[in-house]
Amino acid sequence: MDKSDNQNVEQKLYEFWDKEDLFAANPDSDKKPYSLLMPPPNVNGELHLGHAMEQSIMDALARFKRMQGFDVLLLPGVDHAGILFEGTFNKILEKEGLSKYKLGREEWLKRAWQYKEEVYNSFHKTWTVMGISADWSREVFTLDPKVQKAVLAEFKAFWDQDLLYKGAYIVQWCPKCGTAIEDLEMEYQDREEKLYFVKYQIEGTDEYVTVATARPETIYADTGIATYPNHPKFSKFVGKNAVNPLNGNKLPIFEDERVEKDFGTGALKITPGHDPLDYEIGKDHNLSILHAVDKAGKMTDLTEDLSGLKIGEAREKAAGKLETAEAIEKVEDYTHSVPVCERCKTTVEPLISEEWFVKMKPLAEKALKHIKEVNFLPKNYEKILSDWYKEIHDWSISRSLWWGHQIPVWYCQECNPNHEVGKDKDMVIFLDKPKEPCKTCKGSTWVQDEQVLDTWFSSGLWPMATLGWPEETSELKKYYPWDFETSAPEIKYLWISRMIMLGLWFKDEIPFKNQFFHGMLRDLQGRKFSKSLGNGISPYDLVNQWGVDATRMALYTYSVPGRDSKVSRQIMDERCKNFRNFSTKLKNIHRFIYELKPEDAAEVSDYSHDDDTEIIQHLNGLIDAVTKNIENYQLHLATEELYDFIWHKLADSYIEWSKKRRSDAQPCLEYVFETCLKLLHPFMPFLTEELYQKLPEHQKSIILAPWPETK
RNA sequence: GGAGUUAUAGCUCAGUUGGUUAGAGCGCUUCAUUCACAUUGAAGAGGUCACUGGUUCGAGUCCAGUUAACUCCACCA
Repeated sequence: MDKSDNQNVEQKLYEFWDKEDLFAANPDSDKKPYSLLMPPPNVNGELHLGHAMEQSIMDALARFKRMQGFDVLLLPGVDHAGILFEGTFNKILEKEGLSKYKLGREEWLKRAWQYKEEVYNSFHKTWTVMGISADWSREVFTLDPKVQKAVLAEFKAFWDQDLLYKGAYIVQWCPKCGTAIEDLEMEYQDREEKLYFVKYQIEGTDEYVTVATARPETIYADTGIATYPNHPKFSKFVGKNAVNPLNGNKLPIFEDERVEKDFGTGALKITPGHDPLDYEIGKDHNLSILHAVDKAGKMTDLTEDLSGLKIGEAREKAAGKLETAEAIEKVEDYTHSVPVCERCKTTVEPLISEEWFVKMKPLAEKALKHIKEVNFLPKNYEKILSDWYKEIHDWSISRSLWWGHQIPVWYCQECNPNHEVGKDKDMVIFLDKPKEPCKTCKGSTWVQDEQVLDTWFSSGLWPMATLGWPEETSELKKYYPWDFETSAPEIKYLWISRMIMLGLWFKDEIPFKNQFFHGMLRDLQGRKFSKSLGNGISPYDLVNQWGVDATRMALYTYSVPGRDSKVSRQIMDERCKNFRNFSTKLKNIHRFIYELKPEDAAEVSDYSHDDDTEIIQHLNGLIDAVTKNIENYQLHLATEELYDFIWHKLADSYIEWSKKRRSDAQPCLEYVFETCLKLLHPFMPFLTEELYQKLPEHQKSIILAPWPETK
């Protein structure tokens, strides 16, 4: 049989399972529920090896629990991945000479949904190929009306509970993506830059205060100078004004303990419009806010002849001007890390922008109280998340994007043209455009808030929204909280922590009982797989070359909770090849037992021969070990036990012994083999089903076979 | 700056609550070959379990420290 035949067989088996509805959960059944929530992959690019591992883990558990007689719900879905999708999609448009602004919101969204369908189809292909036994009738996309309803309920509840506010704050702004991003969406790059020591003359004197800055172009937006308390050189200037060397503005000099004594000169120029710390200090000292850089990353009119320049250029020119004005004391080489946008690697600009926020403290406190109810694997994530909850800060939830849940707030354009927000202001939280006129001015021009919600604002509801919350559905009653959830550790704060907080807040119950953090697959240098590095390994290639079952088995060897693994294509090939050989071994065992069955084979046996006793004793040990290891989510141990037993104990030893008493051993051979197929099914679904259906007596599908018990 | 993880055979990794000669796969060496299976079988070489100290009758496993690598968080005037 060549590869394509194999794939044919697998495809047919999958279609058979699907047609027979063997993956469907049934809320009305009397069986005990076991629910697994698939982490929705981002609708962006293709599924990689990490996804394949993650989904193989969930699928093994689902298949295991089904055979144990549970009503299993393995619920699949896809995340719209706001900023990530929009970035990717805009890049595609760029190649066609288009842009979101050329297309306009409506047309852009139309095309975005088309592209989403393409990605969606490729996801489905991968899931089918991998044999994922999810209940497809319940699949959810995070922009579905179902989720939209949940998001609306969430937003409205936060508003009613006074946890939501909107205002101008300093945010981390990505000029390329054109949106505010969260701290969690930034990363840092080391850059070699210059540190300029700039002299600010004290008004009416020849004296000056020196300040170190890496961003001289923002000097235009300075509105004060702060020194640390009791500065030996500068404290005598406190209360006086310094003169801005670039535009002559008067800058009050004051003390603030947030200025560090040993950094720079001990004095800090305060630029509230372009630095988070300065913003805080400025606010406390009532400084005004000026803008030298706009949201496109260009210099504003405030910077006079630098206006319109990009930041890099402006920096050099500003430095030149300072030089000319003899305001530079010295320049040092300076290596520091610069925040960049995680998605597009553009330098992030702290800017003032109008954004929505959620007050997180009460949610975090509740999460902290109940986090012990979640069983984390590995255990120490309970502490890691607890520490994060203890230092929670407000959640900036608005994004200036088009791809996402548009903020469900409507403003009366006539009496509230600036879209102000407050209990007294006219705004409406409704999914649809309000039909009735504005209460205040009777106007009827309603405008919806232009921004969309942070992706995690909807993903955080995933455990509930997928089951129909805020409706009290029978699904929600039966399957919440989820028995099992898994994810990569890198989204523990972005996603896992939010699901816990939101689940507790809205449902008063933790969202999942077991949270499994699988390790990250990395390249041999320990780097993450990424498109830009081009070091990814396609699960497709492995499946094509070695078969699904072999690829899945290889992945289980890396499914140790919390352990990262270094792999290369070569290493994966070796591993897969090994399990491909194992598949062949299994087929040959089947051939030996059934196709070459002697005509005088015994029908029954009392298993009293020493060889039989021994193999059955080992088999009992295997059943216990595999069951226990799956129940403890130690899939790497379960598969290792199976491999060792089948290859070495069954094939190399027992079958060899049995040749001396072939006919007599037949019943025992059959019993042991059939048991192995069942034990192996969660991991190698296709081959086990194929061989199972060739057994003389069998159920419609191995999926319906009961999980083996010891004899 | 804070936190976490890792260090075991040439390579990639296991090693459950501390308990006899430390395991797997690949790779390597030698041998077998009309045997269900060469996508095979048998035998073998290869490790002072990073280092130092401690607890213990007993430590790869627990504790402290050192070194190295990685990850996350915070910050960087």
